[in-house]
Amino acid sequence: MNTENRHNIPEEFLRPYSPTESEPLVYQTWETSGFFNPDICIEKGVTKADAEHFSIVLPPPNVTGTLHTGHALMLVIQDIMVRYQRMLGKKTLWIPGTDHAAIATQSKVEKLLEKEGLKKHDLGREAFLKRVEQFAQESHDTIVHQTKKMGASLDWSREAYTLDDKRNLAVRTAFKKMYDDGLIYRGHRIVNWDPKGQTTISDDELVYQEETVKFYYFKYGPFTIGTARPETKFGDKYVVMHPDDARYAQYNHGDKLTIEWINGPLEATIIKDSMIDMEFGTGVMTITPWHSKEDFDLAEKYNLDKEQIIDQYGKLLPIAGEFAGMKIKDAREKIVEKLQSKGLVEKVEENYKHNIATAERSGGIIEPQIMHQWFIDVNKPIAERNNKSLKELMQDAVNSKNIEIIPDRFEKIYFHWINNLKDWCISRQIWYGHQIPVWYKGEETYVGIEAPLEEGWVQDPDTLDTWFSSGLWTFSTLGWPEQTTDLETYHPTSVLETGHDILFFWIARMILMSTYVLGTVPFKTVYLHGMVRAANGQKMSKSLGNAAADPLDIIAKYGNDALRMAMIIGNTPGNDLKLDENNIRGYGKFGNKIWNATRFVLESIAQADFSEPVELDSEDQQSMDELNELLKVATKEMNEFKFSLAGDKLYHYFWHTFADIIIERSKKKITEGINAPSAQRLLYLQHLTLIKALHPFMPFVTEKVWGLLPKIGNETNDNKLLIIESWPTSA
RNA sequence: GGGCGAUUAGCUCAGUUGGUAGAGCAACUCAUUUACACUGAGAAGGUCAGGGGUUCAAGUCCCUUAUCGCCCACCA
Repeated sequence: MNTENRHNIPEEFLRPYSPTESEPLVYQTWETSGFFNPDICIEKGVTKADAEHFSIVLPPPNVTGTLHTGHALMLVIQDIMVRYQRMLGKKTLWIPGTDHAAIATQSKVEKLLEKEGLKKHDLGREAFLKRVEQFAQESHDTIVHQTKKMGASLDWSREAYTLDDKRNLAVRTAFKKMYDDGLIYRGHRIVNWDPKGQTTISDDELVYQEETVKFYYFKYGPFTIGTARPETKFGDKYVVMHPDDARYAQYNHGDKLTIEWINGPLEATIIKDSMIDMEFGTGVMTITPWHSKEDFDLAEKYNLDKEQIIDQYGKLLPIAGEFAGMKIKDAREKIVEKLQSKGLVEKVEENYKHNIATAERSGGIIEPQIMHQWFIDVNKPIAERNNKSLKELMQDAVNSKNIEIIPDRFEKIYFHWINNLKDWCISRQIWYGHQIPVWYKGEETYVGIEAPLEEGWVQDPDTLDTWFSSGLWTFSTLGWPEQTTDLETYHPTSVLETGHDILFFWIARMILMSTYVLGTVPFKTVYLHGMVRAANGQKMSKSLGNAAADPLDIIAKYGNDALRMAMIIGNTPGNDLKLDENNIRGYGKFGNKIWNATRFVLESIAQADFSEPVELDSEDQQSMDELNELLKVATKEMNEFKFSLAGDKLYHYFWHTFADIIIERSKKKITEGINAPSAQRLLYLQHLTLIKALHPFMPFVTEKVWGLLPKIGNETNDNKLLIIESWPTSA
């Protein structure tokens, strides 16, 4: 090319592509264009008002700090879906938001206070909540900043928070409806009590840890019982054995006998039940219904007495006699000593391994307790829903194929979880969250969306499990309980994309809430991604010193487009992704490749005259056909959520066919004047098409390049942004 | 105890309804004021964890074993 042509080429092409320079400016252009908002797309004639819709609600990150590479992966996959669908001309909505995360956020702030030597009770509920809100606000701002850096084309005008006023109204409305339908009840039931966090938690928030302890065999009357927890045994007055156990055939269900126990004689009652495993230990056990779920169930079955042994702080109650007031851990050995002195210890096994339940957030050791709490009944038939229970509604949604889970192996896991589902304890004794919309006055209870007007009512101090409000997310973000246009237009949402680790916590609960409250599924497709790990397979974390823990560091180094490609190519749903910095660097080079190919195309066509139709010669036509064929396949793959395959194809075509073959061929044709107009037109067409098709994957560099392309004939839309161009199904 | 996933080139991973294996990075040879060295051309590298089966044909489907990882579960 001669120097005259160079004047037509923007000067910045003389330097390598700089993602760090371009990306913030490009994002700003998108944001000010308003095209993240489907209403504006319709207003400006980009999208047809009656177009099909495509909607995703962003899994709201917890306001507990900053985003990590796992969030980055989620943003990348969703942004690809959203950009693709927007280019298909659909009314495309992606709603951002953050999650107050109740326990997680509160315990984070409590830990910060601890460093200042303060406890939440020193501040009081109001001041403490202020503190949490301040922390949440700061986290929110960081998260939003990071999200924008990652190029997410979210409609920020619709941003929501799980604890803002609108979502609070949704929560109160849903609670009231469930209460009126008899699905929410308050009852004395066994719950997971966290003595450290001083709150109940759900089964899903338990983390089991293996512990090696001593296992004791005690003489209990004529029987020998085994236990790892002597400190719970004070009130054990039921002794259980299998009805078919020949060793104990002489005893009948209901027989009573007096036995000598820790603090003196006790009247024990024989219970025969097949829950007992005859093979385990001596085949006999005593039960502690107040502090064990299984024992509780048995006690319910036979209407047995239940006695509390341990209080909510983990201390022994007066029933323990001389041990009352002691902490469990301190009491254990002393109790064994006493039993020893009474000759009731038969043997002690060392190194007994068992799992203890701990609280996910506080780390406290869970002590099951019978408490007065609020529950959601998952088995009660619901008249409004054909007498199906919540459990059945959840099963039907997936069984009926109204919801498809990708990869489908998670469907099995989903059903297994539902089959084992028990009533959901939704009340939490923490301050940060949606306060339960129930008021008490003496013996009276009032449940309402608004507080009762009369004097003297006191609201329940407990708050709701954070997943209660998250469960409403697909429709609370669209304005429910108001019957908004958004709700009508965008619900059920198209896709729910998230990590497979919150299948139970969140996805199942959204299905529960939506099928119950609205009678529709919350989304049609669930796409589950895997966990992001460092190249060596370690979990990403700052404490482990993995270089790539902060996505913004990667972006600063290689650009967002490179990170996106590294996260998409070679990644498959449900499987873990080991993020390799070499990989990211490699795709960073691709950005520059696109940049330089653009420069070459611009230089090559600078003198071309496209005002008259140009016929492609047979060789060039064949190249065009090949590209069209590739696009056909890539489009199919995009529709099937196979982004890895589609992205890989486009990447390779651009580099190894367009750049290596077509560009090289065109050099010869143009300089030697062999069908030069055909070569120029092919360059132009292929480049244009590939830039469009690559846009969902590498939005920044493609948008940047698009802005520098000249307007030729009717091939480009005058200065329109690439983000709202049409996806090139065929060129 | 039950269930699931992984095992493919030195490393990290793809492989779309079965049709004699691919990418990135690394390593090798050559080219070099070229749109691009963030380059090009070429070569090399795999008995697809082991064993068995179905099939004209298996990385792909079935059975089984091993190793690693994950999830679920009340064994007192």
